Amino acid sequence: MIRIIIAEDQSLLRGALASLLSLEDDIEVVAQASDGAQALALVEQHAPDVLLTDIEMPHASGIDVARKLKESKSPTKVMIVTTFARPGYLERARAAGVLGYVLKDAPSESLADSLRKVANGQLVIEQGLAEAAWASPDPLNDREREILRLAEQGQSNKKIAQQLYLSAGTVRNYLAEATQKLGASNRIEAARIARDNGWL
Amino acid sequence: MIRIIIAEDQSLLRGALASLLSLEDDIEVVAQASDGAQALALVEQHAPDVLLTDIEMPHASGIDVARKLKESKSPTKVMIVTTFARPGYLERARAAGVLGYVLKDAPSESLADSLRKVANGQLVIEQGLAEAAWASPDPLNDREREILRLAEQGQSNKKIAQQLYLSAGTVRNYLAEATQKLGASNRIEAARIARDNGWL
DNA sequence: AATAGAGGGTGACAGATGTCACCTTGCAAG
DNA sequence: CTTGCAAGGTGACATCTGTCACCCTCTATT
Repeated sequence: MIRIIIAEDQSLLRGALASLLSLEDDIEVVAQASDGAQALALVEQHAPDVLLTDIEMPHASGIDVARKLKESKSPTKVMIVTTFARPGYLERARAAGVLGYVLKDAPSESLADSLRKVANGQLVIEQGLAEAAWASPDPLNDREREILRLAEQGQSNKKIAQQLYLSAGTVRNYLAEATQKLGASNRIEAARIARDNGWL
Repeated sequence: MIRIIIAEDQSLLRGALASLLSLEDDIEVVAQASDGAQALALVEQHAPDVLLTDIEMPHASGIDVARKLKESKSPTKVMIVTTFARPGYLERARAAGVLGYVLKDAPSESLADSLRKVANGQLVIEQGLAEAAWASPDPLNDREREILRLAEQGQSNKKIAQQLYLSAGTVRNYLAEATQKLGASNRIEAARIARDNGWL
């Protein structure tokens, strides 16, 4: 019997997955979490075989949860289910010791199989996603990422500078470097590129 | 027996919903579509009682499908299931004759009930969403919307002008009006506001 | 002690963007 | 017919962004 916990912030999908997987004879859904923090707590409490988790959730992302479980040497295996085939996500997931990475685009029939493989210690990466891992790595440093994130919201150099206790000129310089590194022609395009690659 | 078709581009959710709803004694999932065009074709072919559809899908949005069904006086009722509680969406859904509008945040247990009500001709709007309908209406005209959409991608005035066969100055003027109408302080913020409200 | 980097900063300049007032043309309603 | 409005445009000006060269300070390295 494979004991699992499902972490996913959209109740509808979470509930539907739970009932879908409960139909399998060898799978038991022991708990459900709607955010990262809750997922971590429930895993520690129930010590399931597998944690099936989304990436983008409140409080802590699925990758954060995986990293913490790895640090605490938890035996629970982690399988990510996400909408986004972003290289940066996959890369970070691998680093966090995640065993499975499947997309919400995948057929629902294959989910249980993937889950069994992960429970068995096998690595399961969505087809066509493996190459994504070879994609160029995140060229941004922390400052650039942080500033780009604020610029993305439409904040001016001055406002960003105030928030980070920097001068407007420095903000300008960081943004210039970021746009150049990303091959963009302005901050908006830079933000889009970074986000599409999972670097933001 | 309530015969339904499910349209949703994420296979995983689509499959999970199908199996969740198939568990109900009085509901039968007669077909599934992964995009708007397919949904329309399947509805015409099977004439189900209810079409359960996402909004954001390839080819045609769930709202587009609803509008076309209304135009062709199809007896099939439409129920939207979406991630976004955007006033613009809800407004357009109502105009397209949609009977149900629920969020993917809703508990999965309530889905079947909502579906039965819609099949019965009742209006079902997610709680807390009804007020959203009273929110300010889309202040943008077609030109502004179109230009804002391009500006959102990071395109310069000049490039936008070329694409639309306008002068750069005119583009500037439209963007200025849009940002003012939306109470934003620049095009990026304007785009964000418009998108959050479902106006883009 | 010398050097190189990283992080932060400045100043100058070109080009893009935002703000405003005003012009032209075409069409539609009185 | 003329009034009025909508769509598109121009020009002027201020501010913001993007690009670049260069400076300062601290820290780690040799």
